[in-house]
This record gives sequence, C-alpha cells and structure tokens, in this order.
Amino acid sequence: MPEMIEVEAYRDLAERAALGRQISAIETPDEWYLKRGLVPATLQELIGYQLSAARRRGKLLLLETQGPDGAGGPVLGLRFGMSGRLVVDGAAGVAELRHSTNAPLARYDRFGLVYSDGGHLRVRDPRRLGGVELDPAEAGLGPDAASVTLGRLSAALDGSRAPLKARLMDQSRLAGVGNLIADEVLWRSSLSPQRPAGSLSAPEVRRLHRHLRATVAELGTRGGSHTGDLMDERRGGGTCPKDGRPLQRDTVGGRTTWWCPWHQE
DNA sequence: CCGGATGTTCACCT
DNA sequence: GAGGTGAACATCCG
Repeated sequence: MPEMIEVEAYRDLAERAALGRQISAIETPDEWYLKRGLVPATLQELIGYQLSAARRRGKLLLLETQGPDGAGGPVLGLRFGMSGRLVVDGAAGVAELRHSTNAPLARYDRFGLVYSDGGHLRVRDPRRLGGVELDPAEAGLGPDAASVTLGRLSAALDGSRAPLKARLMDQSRLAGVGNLIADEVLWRSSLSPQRPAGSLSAPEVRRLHRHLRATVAELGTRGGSHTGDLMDERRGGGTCPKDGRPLQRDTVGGRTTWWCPWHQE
C-alpha cells in the first residue's frame, strides 16, 4: 500500500489513537526488521515512555517519545515498504478504538509497542520490506511532496539529466512520491516521464508543482495512492482517460511506468 | 507455473 | 560524481 498518502493516514491514526499511552513492553518478533544496528535491548529504554507526537516526512513515520520525567526520548522511525500497515489496538486506520488486551501477534506483525492499558501499536508487513529504526536521519530526505514550495521543487530538478520521473522519486531530493503518484502527477501535468529533469521550462515546473500538490491532496481525500485516474489503465490495453489513446508501458527509473505519449511531452 | 506488484538498499557497471 | 541495472527481501494475485 504505502506511498506518502497511506503513511499520512497512519500518522493521523497514530496521532489520534497512539499518543500519551504508557509503553509497557516492546515486541520484536522479527529482529531482521530492526534496521541500522538497532537491537531489542536498545528498545527496552522505551519502556515507561509514551509517544508524544506523530510526524511524517515522505514515506517515513516519525513517532516522538517522552520519558516519565517529561524529557524527550529517541524518535521511533517506521518505514512500511510496499505491504506494511500500521495497526493500533487491532484496527488499521479505523476510528473506533477497541483495546484488544493481550491480543497475540498476528502472522505478519513485525514490530510492536504494548501499552500498559492492554492495547498495542503494531507494524504488520507481509513482505517484510519495511523496517524500524531509532533517530532516523531526517536530513537525508528532501522536502515533503505535500508541502514542497515551487522553489524547492525547482531546485530538486535543476541541473539533472536523469529522467524526470526518476528525479521525482528520488527521496533525497523530494520525499514521498512513489511509483503510482509519479505516474499520476506526470500524466496530469502532460509531462513525459523520460524528459531530463533539468530540461523543464519555468511554466512547466509551475504546472508540475501545481499538479503535484493537488494530486497528493486529492488522492488523500479519495483514500489512497491507488485512487488515481490512471490506476485502472495500468495494464495491457489501457487507454488514456484524457484522449483515449493507448497508454505506453516503459521502465523509467527502474520502475514500471504507464504514460500517454500522445499528450505527455 | 510465471511474472509482476504502491519500496529501499547495495553491489557493480558505464 | 551521476546515473543505470539487477538482486535481495516474502507474499499475494492474475
């Protein structure tokens, strides 16, 4: 599931349902899921702490912690890969709160916080492509795509001969855009994914910026990065919803790319 | 059975 | 240094 749209939904869930509850245990059923040298013993320092804020940068969910004395603790960084979900008290992204006390770990639960009230926060990830780390290097990520300014977007593209789509998905330049959102935004912007990123004119960058922010907002409202207008056409025989021409499939930036060579220039 | 899938990282090329 | 490619991770789906 996760591109930034889904991670924002997880952030919202965490903010609504996971803050201010005392952590009583850490679940690490899959140590491979702990990244950058993190080990279960290190996570024990979070016992007695609580989550104090839920932030997001691109596809990275950042959970701030606070000790019993009110002092700030380490930041818990969660990545969800392609199949990860955040589950709080047994519900993923749902409003209702049901504390399923002592609920056993599900088959694909890779990491969890147990609360002293009996509830829990867990990362469920069948494909195991996500991960957990402490104090992730946020500086390594570009500005978030949901709020990036025109100037920052322009700077992210400037001087690059890499394909536009590859640059948009380079998390160190711009954080949050994944394969589906990239195709949707470029299609809406009538820009070819293969254009050298630095070759866009000023009006084209403005157009891209407008569509990027509008698309992220709209897909968020619709409920996911898979709700784009192009989604149903990502298959053999798919046609452009704008002009009915056949869509083309290519590999750009190492990812399958669907686009309309008729109107995307 | 085979191929591909919303992501990231790394080794290895050019 | 920039950019590209393929592999790896593990499961599901068509």
